[in-house]
Amino acid sequence: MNDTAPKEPTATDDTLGMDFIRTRITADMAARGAHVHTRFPPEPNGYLHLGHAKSICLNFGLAKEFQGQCNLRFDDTNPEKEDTEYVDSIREDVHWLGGDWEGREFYASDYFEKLYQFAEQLIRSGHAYVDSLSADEIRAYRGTLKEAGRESPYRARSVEENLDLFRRMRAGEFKDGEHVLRAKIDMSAANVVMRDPTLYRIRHAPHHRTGDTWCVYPMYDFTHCLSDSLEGITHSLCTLEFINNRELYDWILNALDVYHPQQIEFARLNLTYTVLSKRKLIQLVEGNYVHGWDDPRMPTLCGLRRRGVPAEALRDFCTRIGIARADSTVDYSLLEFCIREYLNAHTPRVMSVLNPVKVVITNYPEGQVDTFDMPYHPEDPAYGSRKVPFSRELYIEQDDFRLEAPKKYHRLAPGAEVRLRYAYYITCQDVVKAADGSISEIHCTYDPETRGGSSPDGRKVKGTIHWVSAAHALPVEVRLYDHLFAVENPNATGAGKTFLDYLNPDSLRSITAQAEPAVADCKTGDRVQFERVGYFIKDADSHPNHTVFNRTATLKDTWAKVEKRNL
RNA sequence: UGGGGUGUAGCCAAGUAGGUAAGGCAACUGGUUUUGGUCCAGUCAUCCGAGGGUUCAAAUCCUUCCACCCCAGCCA
Repeated sequence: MNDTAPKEPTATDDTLGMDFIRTRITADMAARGAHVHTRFPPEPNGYLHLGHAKSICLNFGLAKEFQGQCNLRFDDTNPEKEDTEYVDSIREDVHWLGGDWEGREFYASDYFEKLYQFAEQLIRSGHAYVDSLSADEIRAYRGTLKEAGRESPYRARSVEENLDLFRRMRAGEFKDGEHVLRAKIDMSAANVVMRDPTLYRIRHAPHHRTGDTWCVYPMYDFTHCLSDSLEGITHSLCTLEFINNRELYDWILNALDVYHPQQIEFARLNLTYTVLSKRKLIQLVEGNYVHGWDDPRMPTLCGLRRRGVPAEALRDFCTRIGIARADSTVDYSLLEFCIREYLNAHTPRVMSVLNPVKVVITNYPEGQVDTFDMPYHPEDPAYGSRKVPFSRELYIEQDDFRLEAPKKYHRLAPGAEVRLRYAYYITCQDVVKAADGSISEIHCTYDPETRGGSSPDGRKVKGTIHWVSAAHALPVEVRLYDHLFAVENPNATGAGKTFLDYLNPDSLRSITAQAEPAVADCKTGDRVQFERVGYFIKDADSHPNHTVFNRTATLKDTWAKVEKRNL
């Protein structure tokens, strides 16, 4: 069995454009016809986030592409941090993202007895010993990065004594920390991981699955390679920080002479304007900087789901970011692109005015109501249409009117004509101001000849704006989300600051919008595009008489960019 | 000289048995358009962290140097 990963295989015509992992798997399959069996191995001590999405898409994606399998395995070897609450959420999130483990749901804790037997085997072959140094002493004996460590005085214990001690550890004869089981490797190894790593520790704590059956628990390094081996994993993919652990992964499997999977490391995901570390996400939740793990601003899968991000968009994102070994920070704009790309093709359009200002059509009869049939999707007739009422008083977006139009502005302004989407051309004749100087009403006339939004004389209007009939409008709460952090890299802390100092104070703004009546038909979880505004999803906070929408993403706004540039 | 990993455009990322820099996002130009959305066409690295060398030819080979990341949990 190979101890270390083979040299990167050279690319062939078959592997052109593939990432290094797919290239390697392709080579492995050509060489030994091996099937592919991967696993996604989260520790159930927190909620899954975008970083996990990368791993899920990689592991399950590989299995699908190479006609193999991917297991879901909970790495639950630390009873004090883990809980079933997390396994439930992880199961849900993986499934939502499209990962199908086909019933192969495993737990490291299922292997506790086997792992224990492997540990005894290691003791018998002289590869492991019980150490009775304290944690502090062990640390001191380990040496430093530049200086070799020293051997523990207990390192030379006989096999019999080690076996006896280890069995008594299991039997509960000792308190936490009294002894540990260590691999007997090399205290002067340059790779610190190899300086007699701890394999088992005593922990008198109930485990969320095994209860109080055990009081000794195996460490990650001992558990992971053997779990992979027991499950017949072919390619064990993990993030780069585990690369130093690979030597130990290989050492244990060799020492036990069991089936030997290959560990392959890739760079973890970083995204601008957010944080992707479990530790920081916990702080955000526990410090009440957000409203829980599924706050739509969180980069957690449940947060993104509630935000309205489709699983398809996330999968697309994961394939677009690629897999490599270089540290990288992906632009948030790529995620937004993936979201818009999917939503543009899959979301019905509807009109809603976020910041309303009243328009009165002075030449439109009072009390009259006209009804327009509008397509739900301009490019896809399959979405059908809905009826939209039109009347004398409307709401339009404050942004769509200027007393003084800047150049290139082709929306409503005194004397200007615009098209009300799918309805009529209107021309602004007058503006009524309130006592404080703000605009209270815009008076317009409409051209009856332009019903439907085009004129028989063929004259063109540059602007088309959305609108809602005031009398028929449905008030809805709209939650506008923005980046959680105000800076691209909140992790780059300096001068006594923490990432919390970079929180964006405007990451959530709640407003009341006026929506067209058809919006009342939306059910929780339904996605819509508010035309010219963005994509939204109806939130679970909605009640029968109170509708809440979360903004998933804005539409691209070229005009805003142009106007900003001209300032 | 602890060990390991990585450096290709603003951000990702192919290309590495040497043959003259894919693709995507962003940005920018123009066209279409009853969403300033979408869509379409186009522009965007004389250069691959830096220097030196080998060669007819180097991002790819050799060499020196620089920068960044990871490792001293009885966490994973």
